[in-house]
Amino acid sequence: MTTASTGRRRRADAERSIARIVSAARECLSRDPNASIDDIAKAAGVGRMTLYGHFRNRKELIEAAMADALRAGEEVLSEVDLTGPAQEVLTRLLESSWSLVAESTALLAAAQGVLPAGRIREMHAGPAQRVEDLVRRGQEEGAFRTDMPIAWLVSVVQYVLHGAAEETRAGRLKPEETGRVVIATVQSILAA
Amino acid sequence: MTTASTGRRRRADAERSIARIVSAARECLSRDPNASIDDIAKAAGVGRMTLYGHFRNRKELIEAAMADALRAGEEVLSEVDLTGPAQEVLTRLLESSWSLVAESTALLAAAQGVLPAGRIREMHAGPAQRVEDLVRRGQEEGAFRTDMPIAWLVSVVQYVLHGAAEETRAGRLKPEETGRVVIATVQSILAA
DNA sequence: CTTAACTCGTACAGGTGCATACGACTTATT
DNA sequence: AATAAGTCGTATGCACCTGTACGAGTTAAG
Repeated sequence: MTTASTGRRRRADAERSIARIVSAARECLSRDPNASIDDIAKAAGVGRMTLYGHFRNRKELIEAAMADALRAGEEVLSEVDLTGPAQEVLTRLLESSWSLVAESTALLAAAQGVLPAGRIREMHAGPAQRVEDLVRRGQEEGAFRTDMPIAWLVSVVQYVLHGAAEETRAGRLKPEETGRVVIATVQSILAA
Repeated sequence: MTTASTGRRRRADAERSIARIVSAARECLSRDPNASIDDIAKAAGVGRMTLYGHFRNRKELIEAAMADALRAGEEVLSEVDLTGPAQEVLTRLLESSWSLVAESTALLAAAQGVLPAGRIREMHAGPAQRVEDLVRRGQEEGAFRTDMPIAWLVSVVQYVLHGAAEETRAGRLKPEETGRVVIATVQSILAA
């Protein structure tokens, strides 16, 4: 993103490096929010100096990784069929996005240590709005409960996903049953 | 714990220091899992060298803080009335322990970075067993669901508590409604 | 082919945190 | 009052991570 505003050209080669770095950042930070710049560069198969050539500091790198994860999320969400009862839409939505959200929790933790809270909320605005809209619609249909704050209903889904990812990683939940368990749990929480 | 096996006496003065250090460790690490030894010593109103006189290294200190938190947990749990339907027992149990568990999540995160996973599980064996027993009893009574692994049902409660603590700390959940929200959420998850 | 962009190693400076060593002062305990 | 235990400052060594500087080699793009 260094030579973005100059109007100058950017070599294809650099483009590839940036992509590999961002990808490696997402992977490393998802495993360990305290992963060092050096770890990430190594994982990207790139020298640390090359990384600094594209990202001035750790903060910029994490922001880019975050933005990339959110972009991937938006992409997945936009392909979900939103027609029909809220219950079913929710199931479809979870089926296609639970693993992505789950894997990004550690990345989010890394971001929280570096970026201001406002910036993070701002980046999440899109996806959060989508989920909130769905919950509200479910409430109006009488399918979802109304005895708790909407903000809580939205966040608790996040925490359940986080937990499922953690349990799966630790081997206490079989990968093939994680999806089913997540969906059943979330439905129980939201159901009226 | 340095002069534990020597059979020698320990001064009352040192006993007080140790208590203050462990208490400060719980408090600091609960706010920031990466709090430094120096931070903890300052919070305890004690020199860093005094701290090292009682705990050889960071790992030993964290283990002591963890043990203290769990001891407090055991104490609270042992006072809960276990008679009656599992539903009601669960409510009583959450009412008296949710805040404690919630506050200890960051401390747990600190421990996970230093202690082997096996040691942590071992320390949690007592409380975990208690909750698991209750869940199993609820299942036998027909009050709790049986379509998910018990281990998941037990852990998801933890994650909900963690989430509630986080949301409350961030000001997105009013402190006076946190208890109610937690209990309602957990009951929805466990109910058959 | 020429040039500018890119890669990447080495080196350095600044900061932080952990852990140990030494020594002097203070306080509980008998 | 005497002694051992405890407190605590200063200094030191080590390891790690961040970010910058310089410079030489490599490669894409015109």
